[in-house]
Amino acid sequence: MTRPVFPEKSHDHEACRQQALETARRRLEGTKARLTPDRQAVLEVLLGSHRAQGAYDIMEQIDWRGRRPAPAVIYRALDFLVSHGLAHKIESLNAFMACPQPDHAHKPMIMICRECAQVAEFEAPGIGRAIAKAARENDFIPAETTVEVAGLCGMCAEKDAA
Amino acid sequence: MTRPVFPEKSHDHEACRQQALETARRRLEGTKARLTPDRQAVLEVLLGSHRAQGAYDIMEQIDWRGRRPAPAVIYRALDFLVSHGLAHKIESLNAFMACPQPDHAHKPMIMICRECAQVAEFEAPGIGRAIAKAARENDFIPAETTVEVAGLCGMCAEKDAA
DNA sequence: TCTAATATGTTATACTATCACAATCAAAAA
DNA sequence: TTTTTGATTGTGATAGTATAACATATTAGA
Repeated sequence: MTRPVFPEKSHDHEACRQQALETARRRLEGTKARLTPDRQAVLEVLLGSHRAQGAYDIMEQIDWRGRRPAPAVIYRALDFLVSHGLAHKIESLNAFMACPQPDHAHKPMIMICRECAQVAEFEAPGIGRAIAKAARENDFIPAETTVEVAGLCGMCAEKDAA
Repeated sequence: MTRPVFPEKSHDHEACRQQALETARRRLEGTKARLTPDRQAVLEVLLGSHRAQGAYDIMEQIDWRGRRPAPAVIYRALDFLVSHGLAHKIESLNAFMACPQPDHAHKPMIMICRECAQVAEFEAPGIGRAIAKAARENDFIPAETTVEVAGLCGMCAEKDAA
């Protein structure tokens, strides 16, 4: 394990957040896609924690300066972020997380800690390939795969053991 | 592929449905769990098609004989069916399917045809183990894994090719 | 400048899901 | 048989998730 996928207690979250935002910005550079104020506001809320957040939670955390935006505003921003690989939807929670490493478009596997509610992604290309192969062997042409694992993150497991 | 997981055009659905219902009944035999009328009604609706169905869809398909049940009734029945392995929740659709082979408790991988909306489950124990292993290598203790694959079933793929 | 595409504002509505509490029923204990 | 206990159902209220539809505004490029 080179880089822990769940943040360590000591991790500098402000740096983590700034870096992700910067990477996101760079990722859109040269494309037609624009990180408009609404979209950036949503992304920043997502980057504010390592928990998955629902659309209405996100809405409440944004300072709308008097405006009273409809849910559609949030969902549109989320659609944009997800389709550009800057955020992921967690299907089993009906909630969203920022992609911590939006270097490339990907659909990672997700781990969800049932105790602290933090989420983390991990890559395991072999597994994706194995799933696609198994699907094809069942006479199915796979297009998109969702893998989500619920359980206990290392820190919570330690805490529980104590 | 011994048994096609998506039903063939010719498949005798009434037999398919009866058999699944019978197996379900047998599966509860000897346990304290009861397949009450409401629960059976919900299961029968699910068995009525190979598509995933939402709770409110299910509600509308049941003949309530004048009663006007609240959603909670359906959700309670669904909880029962899912927790006894007689049905599965499809997270990426927020909908439910009957388990066609409720021989044993399991959490299978799900394939979802984007064209005909049919769903099918398949078993691939090796993949589940690989996912659990990968999670553990990322300092995570897995408890429950969700795998859902969206794509095209064989029949729809053939139709599209033509 | 004009235009086409993209993004936003807004209202309304649909769909998914749970809570809380009372009433009822069924099986096991007394 | 009666009592008790736990499981199940009835019901109203409410919370949470998501999209449709259409008007308006902004932006980038021709």
